[in-house]
Amino acid sequence: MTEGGATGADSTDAASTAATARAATRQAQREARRAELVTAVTDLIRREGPFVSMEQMAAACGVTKPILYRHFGDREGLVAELAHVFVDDLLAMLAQTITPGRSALELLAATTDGYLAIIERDPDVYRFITTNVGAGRLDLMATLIIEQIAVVIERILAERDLPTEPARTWAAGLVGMVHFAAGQWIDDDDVPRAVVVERLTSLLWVGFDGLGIGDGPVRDPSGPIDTTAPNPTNPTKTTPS
Amino acid sequence: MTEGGATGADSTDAASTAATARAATRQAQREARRAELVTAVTDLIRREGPFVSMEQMAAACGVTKPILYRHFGDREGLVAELAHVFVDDLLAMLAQTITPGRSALELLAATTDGYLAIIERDPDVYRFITTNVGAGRLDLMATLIIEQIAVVIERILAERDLPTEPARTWAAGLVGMVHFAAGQWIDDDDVPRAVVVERLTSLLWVGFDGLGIGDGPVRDPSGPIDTTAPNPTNPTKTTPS
DNA sequence: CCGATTGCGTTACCGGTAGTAACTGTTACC
DNA sequence: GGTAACAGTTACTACCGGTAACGCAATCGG
Repeated sequence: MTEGGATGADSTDAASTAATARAATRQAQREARRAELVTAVTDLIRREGPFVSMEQMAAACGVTKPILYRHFGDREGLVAELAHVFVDDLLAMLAQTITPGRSALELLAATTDGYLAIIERDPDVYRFITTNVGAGRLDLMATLIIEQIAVVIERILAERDLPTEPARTWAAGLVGMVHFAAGQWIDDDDVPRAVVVERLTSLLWVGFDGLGIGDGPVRDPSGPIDTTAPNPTNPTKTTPS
Repeated sequence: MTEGGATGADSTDAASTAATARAATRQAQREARRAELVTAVTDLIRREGPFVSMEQMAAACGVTKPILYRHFGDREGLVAELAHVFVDDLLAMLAQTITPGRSALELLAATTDGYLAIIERDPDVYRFITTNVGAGRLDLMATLIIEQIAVVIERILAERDLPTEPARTWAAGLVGMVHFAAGQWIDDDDVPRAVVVERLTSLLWVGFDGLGIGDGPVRDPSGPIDTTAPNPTNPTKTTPS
């Protein structure tokens, strides 16, 4: 690809460098356009909720569908892009909240709070990302965040000469815990965010035992556990009261 | 059964009782058919995976779509039915595993293990239930299980004269934790189930502090946190290595 | 013993959605 | 000035969830 075969000797070189510069410009423009599309889609979701079709998104971008498909491949690619933006936001927020040298407890609390804060600020975008899940068991965003947290946990464990194998399990569990607690919180609970953060961090930090829910026999677990309703064929509302 | 004579004043009564008996029989048959359909769909999902269309399911039942819709209303109704079956299985397993008078820790461990055991046995059905989520933030199965667990936690808290408000948050967090840890486990991890159970229960029981991951400054959290790849447009596999 | 009702089952369709093929203008390079 | 590359469009396919309308048997009422 380096040969030119034109008239001058250095013309080929000059041409190729110019070409690569052009290519770089192209790529930059392309990425800028991508970012535009992403923000347009994000705004749409903010306005219209998490259940939007590709056509709606394209219209919100002022273009038609094939453009989106050229940029993102398929719907999952677009979701992945939004997931990355979301994770970047979270990390940026954490980076300016957490200063080096904080304790592990502060780290835990700040991370939980940041996670919940972003969900609270952009619940529909969050929902869009988490409900449009592809082939994996976990959505991409969860996977990304788990990865980050696993690294942190692993480092902490290593520093204390503890086995590091549980790190990934714990990271996944942590994210799932916050995720589900957030879902329950946004749907039902009317408590300020800080309360949820406090509940989760205290549970994670000192555990059930440390919270005073330690040992001692439980009355009869099979008693109040009763399958709720046997066959609610048409539960119009998913509120089992 | 008061037997009906031939022609008399009580013939209407006899007729009505006979009618109600007929109705009961009808309903029983209907429910039996429902159960058949549910098991047929379950088997299909076991064979073909969690991404099956209504038409596939109907075919697997030996009928066509409108039958399914008559029985379950819509897709969500079918999912709800499978969710109930799943929860029933879990509760049945727990009922014979947990005997009254066990400690809270044993309760926690047994519940976690039962949850993971069912997922391990029927991962595709589990996935079908959890990915076909309706309008709510959390899928129906999670909501059902959270409800159960919240009751148990609430009772334990009340017994120990502790405030009961955090019960629902903790229940949701617990379920999310197990759910996500299970997802990560099935996808990536190759450890036996008991190991995962042990990791989760120990974390939940004594917390990070009790595990020795207590206080002490963390080196520099902003260091290894780095957004992973900036723009992996087409990540074929979700394995960020 | 005959007619009406009821319920299971079917075919054939609708609206909508993800994704694609093929064409068109415009712009920037040689 | 010709041409290659790129943004953008129209028009389409295939499929899926869901429904309307009809056929067929059994069962109930007299």
